[in-house]
Parts: sequence; C-alpha cells; structure tokens
Amino acid sequence: MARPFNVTEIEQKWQARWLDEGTYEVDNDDPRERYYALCMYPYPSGTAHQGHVRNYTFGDLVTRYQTMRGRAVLSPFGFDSFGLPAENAAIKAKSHPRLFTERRMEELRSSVRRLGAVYDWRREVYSHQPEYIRWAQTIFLKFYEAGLAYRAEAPVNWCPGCQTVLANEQVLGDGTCERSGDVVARRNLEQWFFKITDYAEELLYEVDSLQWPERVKTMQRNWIGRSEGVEFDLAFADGSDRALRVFTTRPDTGFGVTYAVVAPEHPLLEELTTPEQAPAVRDLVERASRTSDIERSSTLEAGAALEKRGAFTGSYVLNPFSGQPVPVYVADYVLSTYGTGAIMAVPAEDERDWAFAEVHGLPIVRTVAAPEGHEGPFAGDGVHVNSGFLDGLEVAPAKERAAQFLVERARGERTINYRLRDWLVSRQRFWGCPIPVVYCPNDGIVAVPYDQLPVLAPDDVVLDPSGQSPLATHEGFRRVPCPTCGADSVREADTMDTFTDSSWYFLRYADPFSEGRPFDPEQVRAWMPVDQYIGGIEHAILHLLYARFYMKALVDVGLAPGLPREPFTRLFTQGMIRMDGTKMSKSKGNLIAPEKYYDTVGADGLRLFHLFVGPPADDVDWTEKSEELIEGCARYLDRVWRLCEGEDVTFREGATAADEEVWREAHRTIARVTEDLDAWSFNTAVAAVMEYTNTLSRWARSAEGADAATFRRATDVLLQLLAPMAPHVTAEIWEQRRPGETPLHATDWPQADPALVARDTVVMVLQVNGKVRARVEVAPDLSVTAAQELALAHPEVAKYLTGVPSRVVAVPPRLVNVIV
RNA sequence: GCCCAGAUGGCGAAAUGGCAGACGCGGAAGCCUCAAAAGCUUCUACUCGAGAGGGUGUGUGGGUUCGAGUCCCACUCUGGGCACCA
Repeated sequence: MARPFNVTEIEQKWQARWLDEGTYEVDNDDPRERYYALCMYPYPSGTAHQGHVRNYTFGDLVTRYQTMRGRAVLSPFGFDSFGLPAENAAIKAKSHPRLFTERRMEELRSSVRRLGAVYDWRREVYSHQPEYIRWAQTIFLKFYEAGLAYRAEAPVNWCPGCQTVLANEQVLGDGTCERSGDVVARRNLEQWFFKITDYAEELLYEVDSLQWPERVKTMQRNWIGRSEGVEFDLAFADGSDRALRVFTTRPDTGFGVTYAVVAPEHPLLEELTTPEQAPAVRDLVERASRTSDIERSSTLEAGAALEKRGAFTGSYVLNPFSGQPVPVYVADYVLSTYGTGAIMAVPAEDERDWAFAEVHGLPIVRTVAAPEGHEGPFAGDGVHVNSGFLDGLEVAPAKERAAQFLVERARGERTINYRLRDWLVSRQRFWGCPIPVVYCPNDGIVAVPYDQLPVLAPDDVVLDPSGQSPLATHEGFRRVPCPTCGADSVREADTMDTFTDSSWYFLRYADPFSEGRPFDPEQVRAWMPVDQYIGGIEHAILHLLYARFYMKALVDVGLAPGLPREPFTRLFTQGMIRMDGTKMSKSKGNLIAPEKYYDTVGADGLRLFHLFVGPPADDVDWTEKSEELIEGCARYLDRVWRLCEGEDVTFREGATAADEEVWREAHRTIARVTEDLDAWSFNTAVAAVMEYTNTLSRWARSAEGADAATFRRATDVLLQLLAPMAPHVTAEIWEQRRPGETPLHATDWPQADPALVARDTVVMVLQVNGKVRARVEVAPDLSVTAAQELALAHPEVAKYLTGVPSRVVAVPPRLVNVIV
C-alpha cells in the first residue's frame, strides 16, 4: 500500500520523543486537577495480543484526552509478574522463572510502546521486585496482627494440574480449575486465609455506590450472596440436652418441617446415628467424601441416584412449632460450610427438600397456600395454612412472627449468612511471594520481624511439582532459628496467591519509591481513588473483589489512613476479541499478532480500528473482514494527511458564508466528539471526525476553494480531535505546520462555542398519516401554530387532504403529522 | 431452572418515542492511466416498475401511541453470569 508518509519512521520518532521527553510523567505535587487512569495489571505473557491492544488503546485515549483537558493524568504501567505459566515454563526449560518472566516483560513493554501507548515509566512496578515483595509481606503481617490473616485447617480445593490449592473464586461452576481445567479435588489441609468475610457486608452495600457496569455489580452481589434468616435449636426428641442448630431463611414455614438434615461432615452426626443405622450412615459419609464436588453440586435429580445421597440417622428432633418429632437424615445436599451445616427441611416450600422427601417417602405438608393448579414445591408468596398461629398471614409478616417465636422459644437468633468464604491465600508453588512466617516448636507461628523482610526465595530450588511447595525442599531456606527464641524452626514454604499482588499495585504506582512502608498515604491521597479503571470482564469477581477487600483492610490496619475505602470509582470492562466463536487467546492458539500491522497500517491505523469497529464494551468478532476494516482506517488517516497538506485544495483569502459554515461545523464536531469521548462512545466519536473530514474535503476541494485562514483553523481542530485516537500521524502533521511550537498533545482540547453550534434553520418533516410527504427548512424556534399552518398549506400535504384533517400533531422543529 | 445483556442491509454498526440504516467495510459504474495499483466521483436495505413512482422492512406474535428499532406483555434464538447457599 502506497502511503503519503513513512509510518514506521513517524511512529518511532514520536514514541521516542514521548519517552525521552517524559511527556506523560507526572509528579505527586502537580498543581493540575488529578486524574488516575489505569489499565489492569497485566500478566507478562509476551508480546501484546489484540485484547491488550484494545485495552491499551482505550487507556491511552483516556490518558491523552484527559491530559488535553488540562488534568495531570497518572498513567502507570507494570507487571503482575508472579504466576504459574512462568513456573511451568521454567520447569520445562529447566531454567528460572525470573529469566522467562523478565524476557516476557520486555516483550510486552516494547509491544505497548510500539502501540504508542504512553506511561510514566518511572513508576513501573512488578510483583517479583524485592521491594514489592517486602511490602507485600509487610501487608500480610499487618493483616496477621489485625486478625485478618489466620491459619486453619479446612476442606480446600486442590488442583492436581496446578499442584496447588485454589481459592473458591478460582474454581468454576462445574468444579474445574479456572486455569488448567482439571477437576478440583477436596482436601483437608492447614492453610492461610484472609478474613474477607469480615467485610462481606461492606463489600456488598458499597457495590451500590460504584460507577461500574451493572452486570459486574450483579456478579459481585451474587458472589457475596447475603441471606437473612434465623439460626435456632432443634431439641433432640430423646430428651438429651444437646440440640441440633439449623439456619433458615424461611422460619415462617416451620410448621411444615417434616424432617431435618445434617451434612455428612457434621460434628453431631456420630452422636445422632443409632447403631442400627450406623452402617448406612457410614456408607453415605464414605461415599460423600469420595464424591467429587462436581457430582455433589449437580442438580438434585429424582430417582435411585438421589436416594443414595441421603440416609436416616435413626434419631429424631422436635419441630419447635408443632412439638412433633421429625427424623434426622444425613445427606450430601447439605453443605457443611454454609450456615450451621444442618437444616430444617420443608419439602412443600423448597425444591431440594421436595425432591428428597419424595424419594425417601417423607411427608409433605403445605404451609403456604399454592396457587390453583400448582403442583410441586411452592416458594412464592401466599397465605399461610396448617400453621397454627401463623395461619392467614402473608409470607413477610409470618416470617417476622415466626422469627420472634424462635428467638423466644428455641434459643433462636436472627443472623445473616453469606455465600462468600474466607480467601484461601496459600499456594504450594514457587513463583510467588513467600508467606513471611516461621513455625517454632516453642512459640508456634512467629511472624518474621519487619526488619528481616523481604523473605526472598533462593534461586537454587528444584521446581518439580510434587504437591508440596518447592521451597519446602530447600533446606537452606527452610531451616531457620526462631526469630523470638532462637530454637530450630521451619519457615513457611508456601507462597501467596498472586491475586494478593494485584490487590494493591495501584497504590504503589501512586508512590512507587516510598521507603519504609508500602506507600505514603499522604502521597497517594492525591491520586486515589482510581478515576477510570479499564480491564476485561473476566476479572469481574476475583480481582475486583480482592482489591476492594485489600483497600478496606489496608485502611483498617493503619497502612492507608484517610484513603478511600473503595479503590475504583469508575470501571470500564471491554469486550472480548473472539475468533470463530471462541475467545482469542494464547491458550486457544488463535492469536492475530498486532506486530504484523505496525509496518504497514501502523499503530495509528490499528488503534483507529479498535476504536471504530463497534462499541468498546461489545465483543469483537475477528474475521477476514477485520483486515479490510483496518486497512480502511489506515486509508482514512492517509486522507487526513493529504487534506492537511492542502493537496488539491484551492486557497483564497477572505471568509465567505461557506467558510463560516465550515467553521460552525468544526464547533458542532467538537461538541459531538467531546460528548462521545466522555460517554465512552468511541466508535461514534470516530464517525463524527470522519464526517467532519468529509465535509472539509468537499469544501476545500470545491471550485470555490477555501479561505486559507479558515482551512488552517478547521484542520487544526481536526488534528486535535484525532490526537488521542491516532497520536503519531496527527502529532507529525501538527509539528510540520508549526515547527518548534507547542506539540499537538500539549495543546488544550478545543471548546465548542454554543453560539456556533446552534443552527439557523433545521429541516422539519411533514407527514400525512405518519408517512413523510415533504421536508421544509424552518427556524429552530418555530411555534406550534406556525408549524401546523405551514404543514397544511404545503402542496405535498394538501394533495392528501380531502377535508378537514381529524388531527394535526405538531412537534416543531422536528415534524408535523397530519391525520386525515 | 434463575438473573443479566443482545438480535437492525452482503458485513462492522448508527439512531433524546419523531426522516431507520449516520460513519465505515465490501460491491457496482465512471474519471485518471498505455495498463494496473493508488486516488477521485457517483450509486449501493429489500421489492414491484422501463421510468416517474409505489409497496415492504429493525428476531416472532400481540399491545400502548398521531407516531415504536426505541415503551409494555408473551415467545424464539444467541452470549454471559449464577445454580443444592437452606
């Protein structure tokens, strides 16, 4: 493709200049209004792919646009550089993950530079920096001191593929690992947890205040999963003083409790089990422990399979409402980890209980009248029946009364339960931040003293995954004297989940050279919260939830006094790049590398494509057509170049009406583009600039020619509007016009003059019975009566009039609709 | 199963309840050229019609309205999330 300029030369020139001159470096004492634009912490996977390109194109547009709007924009870059892919690659290549990672980092760095994305590179942060590790460990210890980090034995998710445990959030709905796709097994292990559940309530209600996509907010709310209910005791029917504690959100259905169920892991199970039932119960517990989470979490299906999933314990408890004894079952459909691990079963009003009761021949008593003809369980609203003192009440008041009853009569307590569990942060892998504790035979868990941080992993560790942390096999690392008493002790060998690293990096960016603490709250305050966070929808739950938790916890443990408790004010989640219906990704092997475009269409052309192809939030289907679109975008930039050069333009002196109209069009375009960019409607912003270009071209190349001064002003505006979208070409044209003067990207964003934006006349549509019959030019402030008269008098309308019209709807200056 | 998005030309898409298809891609014709590429100009929803002109059109079926791509109800399909959470 023959182009009017040398793409590579221009792009390299400007990229070097922005970097060398520190154009986008900002200091913490910058007097301008602050703006924090942030793209999500990238894992260094090598050169950028189209998903990165899209992400950084949006981020860079925001940075450049907000800078031109007069703000000091913090636009940092760094790397989420710990993680499994590097470790696995190092195992394969028998090398060190650091080498692999740092090579990949350099690739991604030059890749984003090649795109023309600008950052304050002085602030670069990456997770395996010793300083970053020091502060990550400091944060861990502060959490530990505050009781937010604790060690406990719990059933955890073990991924055989990754050879490590995973957080609940990293296990997909079908019970497989989100990374490797392996089926996750349950194991009882002693591990480190963060007490994110302490923040469940705040994490939930603060969601409302965030300017985030509704869908992400919903996902966060669902994940936290709050439910209000009552916890109370079911007394044993044999008169023993023990009781079975259960949780319910439907205390109002208490009269319909016809059995109770405990989870197979329930501590009272043994006590509840009678000798006759022992073999069956043992069988079931055994079965449940072997059953994968997938099976256990599969939907309850009636039939033999379901029957095997529960067994009678032989014991009875008393229904506190009716006083009747009801049997206690053990069944795997009750989770030991939610509520009290035991439930009161109400088959008539609960789908799962209904299915189970049917198979096990348990009675079903309706307590809420189901609508006429309704069969099966009914969980909706209705009037209570068979419910003693609750009869006749609707669900809501009945809940209230029943709860009160349980509080008074069954040691009940109103409680709130969350689906959210504490965050399991231990990982049995090498390439992560070591957990800075020591286990001493005398003192137990001992925190490594702050002045001995960072705890760094030695380089000569055998990485072969064996189910225990590679660090555990390194005697030199493992064996240490206790920091408190000096006794022979062992270091913790697990590393932290890499999601801990991405939970506070944005704070370090704001104060990257801080010594003595992770960051200085005074320095950070000027930038936080992040004004615009940009990333992929795939982080809707994990990363965003963890980072929100960290922010709150950091404030509470005293590391971030005075900082906002929510880190990200506005979030934008871009769509995926898809190919043949699946996500374009390295693992799918369907990447289209951006490099192939840089020397032909250039970074500007590729950027413009990503901005123009559709709404930023929508997925992009990458097809053969995409190539053509990219070339179209590059050709458009060629046209801009030639137009600005004055090619085929006839210049003259002195502005005519046509020139003035062009200048008004410039202002209308400024208004449109500004509005569109603010609304993240980049595709229509590009369209507006293209329309404007077409207008300028028609005008300047017409027989009448263009007033030279107007042409200059009008094309200046064009370059400014295009500057955040296609920065290299526009910067170059700008500089060639005025060498040595203020560079394009340092100019102020143009302001639309409302007086010039307004139009003298507009086109009004005349309809007869809703069909357009004529168009007339009218003043924008035309009155309703004038519009009606004008319409009725119009010959094209009169043609259809047979008598007096039945109605005339006038909406000046838009349209008049005459109904005959 | 539940929840949330979405469905508009050959394609990507645009449209405060008021001219559907802006902008672009692709395509057609023409100009330029020895020729091609590039560039430029015009046309390009479908359909009937030689033409002027007419009709039909925003997933399907209803409804509200002078007027619906847009609002309401029901449904189909696609994508995403959640799915024994008591």
